Amino acid sequence: MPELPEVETIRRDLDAVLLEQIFSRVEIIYPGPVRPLSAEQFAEKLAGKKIISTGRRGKYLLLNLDDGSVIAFHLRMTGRLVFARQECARDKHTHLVFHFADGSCLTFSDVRKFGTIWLLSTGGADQIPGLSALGPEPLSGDFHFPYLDRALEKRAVSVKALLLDQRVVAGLGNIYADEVLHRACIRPERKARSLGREERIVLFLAIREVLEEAISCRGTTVSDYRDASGSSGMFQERLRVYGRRGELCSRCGEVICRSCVAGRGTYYCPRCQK
DNA sequence: AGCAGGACCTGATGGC
DNA sequence: TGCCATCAGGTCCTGC
Repeated sequence: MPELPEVETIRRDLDAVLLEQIFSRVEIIYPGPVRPLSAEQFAEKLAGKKIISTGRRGKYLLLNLDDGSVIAFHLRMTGRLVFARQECARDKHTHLVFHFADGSCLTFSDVRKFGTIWLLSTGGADQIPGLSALGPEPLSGDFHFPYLDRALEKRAVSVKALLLDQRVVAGLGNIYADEVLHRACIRPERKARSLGREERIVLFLAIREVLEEAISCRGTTVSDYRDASGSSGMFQERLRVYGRRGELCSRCGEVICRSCVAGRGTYYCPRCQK
């Protein structure tokens, strides 16, 4: 599942190859992901436009174009963006192929067809409810301890549900929420408001540490995620709890459990996560 | 308002 | 072997 570290990895890869690229043609195999225009209009509008910079907000990947418009991608669970210098590999799940003037191309594929692509006019981020409502970037200065401290206050939801709420902090998904809570020694089902001050501080630090480490490992590949050149990430080797039911906790040796919190499969250590 | 749960989608997996 | 049910999860939507 592409979460913040995976999207950031793709963004960095694409930044190295897409700047100054000019769209020559957009090939539409399946128009479902395109919003708000029809896929045909989307393709027409892009022709001749140049990519001037890349960006990311939470799990949204952004390509900024020379006329001020922006292409926003959300890969959801199984979306992929893969760049190729010449002929792009494609399969039955390839929905769009962006062709550039120099002969290179970018394919968008998505097994589950949940991924979405928007073309936004200048200042059009508010056309996407989820994007305009995003909370602070966890690795930016906007995300600081007093902010998280306030966000946890009075909230009756589980701390895991709070971490998954993109309005609170942008970019955490199921895998990193579990990893953050393990690092912070906090049970996922604990109510957010029940955390003591020390726990809140540790949680704040854990969010940044886990995300930074995962970015440095180029993300986590559990099954579907690939970077912009089609390669797997490496952070799956460093996961402490996610997907490790029945294995032993690396910190205390207890058997890792799986339960359901916030409607999601949730992995935790029943001994050292309090 | 805040919160919980279902819908969306398809491939992998497991039971019989 | 084949068929069917279940599960995976990010976001949006509905309803309590």
